[in-house]
Amino acid sequence: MAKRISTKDKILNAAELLFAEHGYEQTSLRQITTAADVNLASVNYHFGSKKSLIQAVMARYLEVFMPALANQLSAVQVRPQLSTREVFDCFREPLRSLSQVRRGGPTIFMSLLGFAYAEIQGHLRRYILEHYGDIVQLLMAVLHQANPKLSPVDMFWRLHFVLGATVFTQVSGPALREIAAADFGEHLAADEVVDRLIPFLAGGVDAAPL
Amino acid sequence: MAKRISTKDKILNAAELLFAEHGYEQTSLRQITTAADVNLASVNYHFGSKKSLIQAVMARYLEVFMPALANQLSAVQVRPQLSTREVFDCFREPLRSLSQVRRGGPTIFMSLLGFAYAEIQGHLRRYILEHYGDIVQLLMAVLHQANPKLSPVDMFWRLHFVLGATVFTQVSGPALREIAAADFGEHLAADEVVDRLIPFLAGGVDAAPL
DNA sequence: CTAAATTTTAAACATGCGTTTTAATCTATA
DNA sequence: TATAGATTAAAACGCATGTTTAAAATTTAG
Repeated sequence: MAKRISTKDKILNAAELLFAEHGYEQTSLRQITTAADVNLASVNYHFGSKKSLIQAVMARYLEVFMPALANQLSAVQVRPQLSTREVFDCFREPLRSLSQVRRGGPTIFMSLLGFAYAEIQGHLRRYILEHYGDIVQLLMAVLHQANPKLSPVDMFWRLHFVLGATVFTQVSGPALREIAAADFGEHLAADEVVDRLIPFLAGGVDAAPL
Repeated sequence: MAKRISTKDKILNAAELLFAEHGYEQTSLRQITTAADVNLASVNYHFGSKKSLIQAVMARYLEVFMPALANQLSAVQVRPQLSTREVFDCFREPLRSLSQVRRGGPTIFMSLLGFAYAEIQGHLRRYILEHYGDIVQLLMAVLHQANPKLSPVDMFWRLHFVLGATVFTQVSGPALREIAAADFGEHLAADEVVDRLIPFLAGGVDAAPL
């Protein structure tokens, strides 16, 4: 009774797992099509190129994540007093909602985001600004509202420091969790790393500039 | 009167520039040997493999940076009251001292470090721990001294958040500086980005854990 | 049911990579 | 200067990649 999965979706499902684990450049079309149990040429037939496949993989998550984030930010925007911490907490629910896309979706998305920023720097930023520019601006506005003393330039840089710490944590996450488990006996799930990350980020953004 | 530059050094000089700009995987031996005006086979003759070349490039900087950092940390260690900020400031002079290695050395080193961590995660960490493990431990000790309330696990994670923000900033640095210049009219040098980064990092490390 | 369109398949293509080989050339020493 | 050793040079090797081709199979429509 299970509905037949289209070749296109089989490719997307296999690709996002491999991309999230090994990155984009390190994942070959042959790995993907083998894992998807699909012919090699079908990637180019359905998506045109590897680059387009990468975009399609990211798009499937951004379509869910971005509107959910916009909702959270809008809801929080009306609050009279707003802390940086509260703004970052806006990311939690949209991230969790990615479980709808697939089991383990939140972790997969974070890894994809990390690799996307690390490997294809310009492209993703351009894509996000093009498709979700208004949401990015909303985020900037809310962050400024929470931290009015910070100049726009300072906020710009700190937002990217935040992104850097987040992205790096995700990309190096598995290795670091392993080390932490070995050295401190505490084995953390990916979500718990985020729990430790958010106070750090909020503290950084709230720091006095200079 | 200029002393003849050895093939080995010509390769190192060309390689570190290309690595710093495009990363390791994205830089081919042919690009390097062409830029160095040297035969393709000479890389394998002098270094054995591309991986060994990468290591040699990093080693040349670490040999200068790490002892200088150790000096700074030792000097600061004796202070009765020590702030996180002061610990991070320990990185400034060793970083600047890399100008000795070559003009623009500080920026090159930071980029190399960024790509090294982003692309060959495990290897660099292993190399540093193996060759400079004592200095890493000194850093941990001094950081703990500055922030005794933080548990070792928390410190471990925050140190890697710091690394992430730093590394990412360096890898994406050129693109971000360009955007900042276009959007805010402020063109920052790479060093000035570090000036903005350090307060952020200190604020993050000093944040109350939850 | 048949014809047209879509999709799948296997094979080859073109390219770029790190590395190896083998011979030529340079360099230092006796 | 003659010779042994170190270095450079050109070419090719073996392999993996993304992509294209052209025929076969399947699905869709009339």
